[in-house]
Amino acid sequence: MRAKDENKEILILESALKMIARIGLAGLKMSDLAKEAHLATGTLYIYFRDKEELIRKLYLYLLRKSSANVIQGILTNEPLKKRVNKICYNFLIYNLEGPEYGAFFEQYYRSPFFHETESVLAEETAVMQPFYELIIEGQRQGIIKETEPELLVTLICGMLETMAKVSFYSQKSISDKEWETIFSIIWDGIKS
Amino acid sequence: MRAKDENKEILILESALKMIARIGLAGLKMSDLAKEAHLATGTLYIYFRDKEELIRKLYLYLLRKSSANVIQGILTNEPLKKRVNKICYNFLIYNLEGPEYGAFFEQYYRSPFFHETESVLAEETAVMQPFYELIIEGQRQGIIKETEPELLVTLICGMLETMAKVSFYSQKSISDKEWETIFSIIWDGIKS
DNA sequence: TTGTAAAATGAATTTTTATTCATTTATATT
DNA sequence: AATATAAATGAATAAAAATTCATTTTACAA
Repeated sequence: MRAKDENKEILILESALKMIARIGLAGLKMSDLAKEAHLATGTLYIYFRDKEELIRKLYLYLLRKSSANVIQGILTNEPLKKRVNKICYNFLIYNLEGPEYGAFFEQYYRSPFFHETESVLAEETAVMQPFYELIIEGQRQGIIKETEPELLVTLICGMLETMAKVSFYSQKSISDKEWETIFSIIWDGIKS
Repeated sequence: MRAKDENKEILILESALKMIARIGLAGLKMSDLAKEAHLATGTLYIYFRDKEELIRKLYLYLLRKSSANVIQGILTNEPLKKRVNKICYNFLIYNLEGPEYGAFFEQYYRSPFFHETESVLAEETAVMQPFYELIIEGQRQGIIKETEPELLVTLICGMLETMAKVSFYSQKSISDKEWETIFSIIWDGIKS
């Protein structure tokens, strides 16, 4: 007997992610993916029914990963500003270690693989839930601008995603000093 | 005699843009594109050597279009804050009327069609040039934070692109009142 | 050890998609 | 109105990519 390897499934997904960031969903070929993962083409079809299932599973895999990352180390008893800082930082780091993540989502949402019929939508919004709640709490305390929380979260995430992208492509990492600046821009922007 | 139609070339490019925003570069088929543009498949090959040339020309077409839009109506004698507001607004409007634009660039840069060897890079940076210059002027006047202009422009564009995207998908337009809020967030963020 | 069931392989096949081209249609010029 | 020249057509063909499957390899159980 021989067991189907859970790690191999992840190896394939991570390889796919890497390739998609490089050559795009449009350029992803099963044969190239197999090469990247040091496997034969046919092997891919042992782990995934077809290309569509592979891409779909990659989506779910990344969604869960990001959800887990963003809320890491947020302590309820810290001051709000500190918690906002932390969640922003987590979001940035997550996007930094893989701007592939953002790139993938961007492409996935406008691809033949994505159909809204999926029951993933709940899981999707869940990823950002802790962020919303923090903003709302800040508004209740009168610390944060009384604008739609969605608007604020959207602006912040947009900024951070873009930051991560630029930092990645310019090969420059973001120092603590720079993070201070970035966060002050964010905070000055949203505080009331 | 019969003349090759300049408008038809643009019709094809605009159709491609629309389709790419919907189904992605990964999903774009020449036959579907022909249908969208109400043409026969073969006709596409009268205006473009092949798919690659079509996509490349779409890129250049959009680059020029955006460059022209962003600097529209900026008057040198107005106060700096007003000019920053104007350029941000132009950028937002441009991205609003077509979040397809952002979507296309995003996908193009990670596709088999994009090779850095192109001499387009100059044209590319030219698009954002007026933005940089405005920020630098603000820093000279001591009005704007003394951070790398690139960082600031990046943050702002990231925010605005994201805003445009969300506004588009939520089918909600951005009112003057809301623009005031958004711009105050931006301005409070970058002012020194 | 040895038998065996599942995983891995990659060439062969099928499917999809891009591209061509012989034919038809439209328009500018005479 | 007749002619010529280029655009438009879309079925036929070529090219590219996905998927299958007969065969080989691997790892576990007896």
